[in-house]
Amino acid sequence: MARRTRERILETSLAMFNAAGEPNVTTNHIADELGISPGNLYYHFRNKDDIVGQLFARYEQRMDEALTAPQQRLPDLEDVWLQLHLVFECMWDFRFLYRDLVDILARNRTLRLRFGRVLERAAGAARQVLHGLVESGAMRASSSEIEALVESILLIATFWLDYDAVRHGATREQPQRLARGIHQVMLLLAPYLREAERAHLTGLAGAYRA
Amino acid sequence: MARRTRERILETSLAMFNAAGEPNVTTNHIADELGISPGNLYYHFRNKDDIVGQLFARYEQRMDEALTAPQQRLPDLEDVWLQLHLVFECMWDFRFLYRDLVDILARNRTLRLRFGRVLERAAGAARQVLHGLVESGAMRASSSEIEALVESILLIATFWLDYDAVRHGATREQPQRLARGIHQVMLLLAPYLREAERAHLTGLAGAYRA
DNA sequence: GTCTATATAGGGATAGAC
DNA sequence: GTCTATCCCTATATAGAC
Repeated sequence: MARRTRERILETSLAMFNAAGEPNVTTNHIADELGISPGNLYYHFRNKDDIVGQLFARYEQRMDEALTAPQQRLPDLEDVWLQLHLVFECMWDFRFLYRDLVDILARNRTLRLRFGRVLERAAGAARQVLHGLVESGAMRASSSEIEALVESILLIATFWLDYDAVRHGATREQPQRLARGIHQVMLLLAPYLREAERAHLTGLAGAYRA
Repeated sequence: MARRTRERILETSLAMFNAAGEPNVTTNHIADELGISPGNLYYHFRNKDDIVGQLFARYEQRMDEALTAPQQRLPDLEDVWLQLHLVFECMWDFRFLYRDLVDILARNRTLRLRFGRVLERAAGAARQVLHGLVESGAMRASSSEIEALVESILLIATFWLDYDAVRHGATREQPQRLARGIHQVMLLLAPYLREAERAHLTGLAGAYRA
């Protein structure tokens, strides 16, 4: 039962962190929820940070996969949408990380560096896709415009869930929250798109009202 | 000395919250720093939330002033820059609020509502300014484009400090951090601007490199 | 592997003397 | 208004029995 318990602790921790925020979930809460003793939990993990660290490793791996551009060809808008979808679903599954991002990273130097690397990778992926869209003629933008876009995309993606929570509470359902975030990122590209793509994109706007 | 002590508690709390994050500063820390007893602190404030609430009231008032559009005429880009400057300086002075925004608002229903109203006001101000720019001919944008812009502006402004901290650490000096944030918001408008304004804006980009 | 029991520490908050 | 002393509670983490 060893691996199983360790695994259950990770799963339950993730669920509870996501639901209530990592700072508000104690090791005792987790043990209680699982019906095991706090001592048992500490048999499997050195401390709470260890649990967070293990979850972060999974997050990292998942995000790396989402950011790995498998395209052998130039990307189109559909590819962008798909990749954003993978990224946003990963962020959703590990949303506890984003909810208290500054605090969590401030308390853990290692996570700060690792998250910095994730952001770098994301910036690289975004840069590459945008240049691809320019190359294929789907969009027109200078290098400096692309750099500004990359920064805006990263920021909006990173904090979308927080923004949405603050602005609209927990009223919304998960699929719509993600869809709105993805749409919001896509809209950043709109003014740089060729007429056809632009019209198609703004046509979708109606589906994401308030 | 009554008013004076109360005032000093607020000032010191604000400084310590901003420096270390509100969740990491206890009432005992605050009392220690001031050289007063915890009991004294609790004579002046019901509890820690009370302190946060009082600080929030000041934040609210300051932000309200920054968002009040005093223009009797149509705004130009210079006006936008100035207003953003006022808003960002307010956010900086109360940055503890933004650092742990989700957590702070989750624990306090009243603050959640009040912050929601600040966001609404900000959205209204942004909307008004953007429509003004269109009206004066400085920019071309449809109503739905403006709505998307408003959302992006709010999100980027709200989380700029967090993003900057996560991405670049505390290495940067305050004026440059704010200037970069303001610039990042302005760049959202760039593709919608008339050539002259657009050139002027992108010309400034060099000043805000990395 | 798992439990019970407990050590240690710290935070929020109050009572009552001065 | 301010201090000292303290209560209560909760969190992290460990020791040692089973």
